[in-house]
Amino acid sequence: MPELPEVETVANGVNARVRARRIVQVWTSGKPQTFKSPETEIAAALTGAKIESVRRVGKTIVMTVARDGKPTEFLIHLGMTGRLLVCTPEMPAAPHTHAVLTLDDAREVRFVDPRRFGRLSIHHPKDGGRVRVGTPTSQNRDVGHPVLTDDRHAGYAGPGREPLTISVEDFVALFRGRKTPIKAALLNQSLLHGVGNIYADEALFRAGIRPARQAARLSREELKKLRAALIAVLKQAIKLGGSSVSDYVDADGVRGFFQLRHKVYQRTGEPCRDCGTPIQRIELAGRGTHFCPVCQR
DNA sequence: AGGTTGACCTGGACGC
DNA sequence: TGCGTCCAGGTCAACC
Repeated sequence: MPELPEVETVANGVNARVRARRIVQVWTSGKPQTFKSPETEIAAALTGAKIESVRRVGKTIVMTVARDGKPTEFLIHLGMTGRLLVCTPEMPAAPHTHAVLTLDDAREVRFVDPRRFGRLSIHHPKDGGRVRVGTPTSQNRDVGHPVLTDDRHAGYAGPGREPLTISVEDFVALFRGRKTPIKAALLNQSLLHGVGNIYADEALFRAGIRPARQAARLSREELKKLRAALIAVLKQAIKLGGSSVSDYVDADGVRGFFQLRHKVYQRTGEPCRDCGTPIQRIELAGRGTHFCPVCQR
């Protein structure tokens, strides 16, 4: 299931393969649930447009296209089982293909999503400079697109903050007065972008914090540790191409490797890699939640 | 308003 | 073998 590292991997992979290409044809499946914008609007906005960049904002893939100098954003949310693949035309179409963008070199960008939790939509960026564009850093220089320094201004992104760039002060402030379990707060996209079930469990293990603890009752030191653990686990996962636990694959259909480093996620009953105690599973915020009863307090 | 729960989906795993 | 049941979870709407 795609979370921040998986979406980042897919977005960077697609960006490297299709940037500066022109879209010559758009096909959509007609499955209404998949399309948040009308399919006719998506086809009209993309046909004939040039792909400027593909990047990640939260768990959303943002493809910026331009026609007649006017930018439009194609938003792709992978949901649970969505894939965005760059294919040659002779590759057979996978079942549950919902959109195909044919490029000017005959290659195709295909959106495949068996469970149909994914969503496609068109966003027209507001003019007036509400989106602040930052300078490339060592981390994103290779990506080849401008960097949003504050994604809260991106319009579609919602109020949540980017976990990779949030300061200690802001991170601590997010959970002030929150009576909900810390795990539920980590999953709340209006607080933090991009954290899903896998990386919430893994970050809490690495920080030594029980998922059921009330967010507001965590000390400043614990939250500081949690922020560092979250950033570390997300960065390591990005490096390894994400976690392939469901049917997640990158832009070339290649699986990630971070699932081999999972310490608690879907390891119920298996020994903790640090202390040997069997990993426990409970349900929290309607999600399977995995933790070590000894290492996490 | 913050917090919680269920619906949306389908493939795969499991039990009988 | 085959059928039925359950489970996975990102997000949103509805409810408390």
